[in-house]
Amino acid sequence: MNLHSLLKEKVSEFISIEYNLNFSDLEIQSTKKDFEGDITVVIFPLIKLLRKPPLEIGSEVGNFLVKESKYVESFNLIQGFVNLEISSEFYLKFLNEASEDDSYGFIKPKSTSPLFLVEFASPNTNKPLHLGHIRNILLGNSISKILHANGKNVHKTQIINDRGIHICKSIVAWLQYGENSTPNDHDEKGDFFVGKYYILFDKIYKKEISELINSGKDKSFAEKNAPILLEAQDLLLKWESGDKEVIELWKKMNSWVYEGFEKTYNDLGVNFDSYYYESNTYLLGKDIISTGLKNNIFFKKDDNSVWIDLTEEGLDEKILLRSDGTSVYMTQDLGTALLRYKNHPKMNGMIYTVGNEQDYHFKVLFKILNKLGFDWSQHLHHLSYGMVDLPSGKMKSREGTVVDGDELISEMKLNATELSKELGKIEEFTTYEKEELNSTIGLGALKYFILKVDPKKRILFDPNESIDFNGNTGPFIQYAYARIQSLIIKSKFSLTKINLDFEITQKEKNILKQLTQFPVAIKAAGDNYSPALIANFTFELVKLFNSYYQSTTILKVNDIEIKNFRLTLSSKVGEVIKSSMKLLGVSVPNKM
RNA sequence: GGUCGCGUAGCUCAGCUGGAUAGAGCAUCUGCCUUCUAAGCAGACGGUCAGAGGUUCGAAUCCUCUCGCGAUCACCA
Repeated sequence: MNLHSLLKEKVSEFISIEYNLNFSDLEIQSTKKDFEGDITVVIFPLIKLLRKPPLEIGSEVGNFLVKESKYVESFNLIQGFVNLEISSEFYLKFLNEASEDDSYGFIKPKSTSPLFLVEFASPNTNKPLHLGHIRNILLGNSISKILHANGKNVHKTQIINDRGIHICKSIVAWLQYGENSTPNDHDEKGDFFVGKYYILFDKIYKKEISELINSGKDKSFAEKNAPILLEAQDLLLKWESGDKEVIELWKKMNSWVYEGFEKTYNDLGVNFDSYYYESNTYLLGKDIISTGLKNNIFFKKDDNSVWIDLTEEGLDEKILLRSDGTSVYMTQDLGTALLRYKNHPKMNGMIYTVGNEQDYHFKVLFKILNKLGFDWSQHLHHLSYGMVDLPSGKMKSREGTVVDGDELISEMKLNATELSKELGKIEEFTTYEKEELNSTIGLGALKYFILKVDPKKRILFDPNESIDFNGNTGPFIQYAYARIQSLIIKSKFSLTKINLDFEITQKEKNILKQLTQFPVAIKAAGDNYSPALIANFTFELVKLFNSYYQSTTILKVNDIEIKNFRLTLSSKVGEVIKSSMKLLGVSVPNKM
């Protein structure tokens, strides 16, 4: 039951009855704090239509609503704003109904509901995941959950860049300096192990360049002819020609990396339904090119390279096939998209979670798929997000100026551990419980920190300043949830329906008002692909609740009816907090 | 240079398709632990919404220009 749309209907009903006119573009909003009332109808847009002064229309609308809607008790009129007082009965009825609804706000997908593929993470296999990947993963994961909550079937997938010169670099360095060791020998995560050799490669490469330069060669010659680079290139050629030994080696090193990645995904509470590998897909897409050529969507230049002309769409010409007939990035992505469609014929659309540096690429990709006539191309979306920068500038893995994902995760857990020790509230917890809680809180802080900001905006992350646990943070919300849980445990009270004539306070009304907006928030988050909306919604709710909680005795009241109401309200707040944290992939503790 | 994005309090960010006196958190300062968990609550301080025009009853929000920051414009991925 959404009061806003209900009132909207009523007002347009009023206009059509009284003036015989159609008007749907009405503005309904929550009443600002400083004014009396709960919900406000803005009537400025009506002035022109009805040709009457605002005050006159306002009182007509107000009177009509009071008479016709049983939930509108009274109204006051300030300028062009009709502030409506909504009856307690409405909110109590809402609370009664919502308490019985375990999945309040969530729309359960059916097998016939639309299917969306969400692509995220999509790492390279030559180095560990860094903070940028973490943002990607958390965003993709959260938006998957949000789409699911909006009643869509969701399939989580990746495209893994597992081939190319960068992988060969790690392999060469390992062959030369790895002494046949494995991650297990060093008790290291596989992705770290391999990443180490990638960095080592770069070191040696630079050394060899300067040696060549010192022996009298010029710089560009040196850069192209350093022995270790030549070896990597040689390895790539062997890989492409299917050399058995090289392929085995490549498989072995990649498998180490995947093991490492899985561990990180696991730590983050993320999993995938399928994995696509570039080594399987990079040759795809050529068929599409020939179909497109036939249909004159693409054209061929004199040197045999294939292009698409998007100048009419305000974009450039874009190459799709090199003059030697090999495919480029775009060709692969076309191929992958089609492969996914083949694997999921019921697919209605795809969400690509990829950084904003590829905005242009995806614009072109979608345009091409559209021109090729796939109906699902209407529902392709590039979930573009800003980079995570450091105060020193961009993160660069080769230069070692990255915030490592795993390190950050364990650091967050450590900070949580120290803080909870300081607070001394969990001394009676078992070791296992302590670990569990510190991990929940540390990760909660990290996830919330990243998801609460608009995906479009870039994040400045200062490694020297640890992520906060106070204020608008994950732990703040987790804490509110934990308090509510202990409240419920202590009450030992079975909840019954609340009488509709029960008197509620303004604070209680405000909390209930916020609760009614939960489904709206989920929908908006899905439409905007922005988990930040959920985060901010929840923060508002918790603030309202904390203020109430602090000023109200919930357990120690004699009147059963009051106690019953307060507990019902609290537990519903708890449920909604839990639900919205679930949408962000943040878990909530029962006590902390 | 072309295209796209961003610019709101000292810092980090909200502000929905234009609506009332611009909102939080952090930091700083003041109160509140004998009272269901103080990872909390109540309050103070803090703003020329980058700048200039325009559209209108009304602009942080829409349009144009300028400035600043970033991304992108490869037969790289």
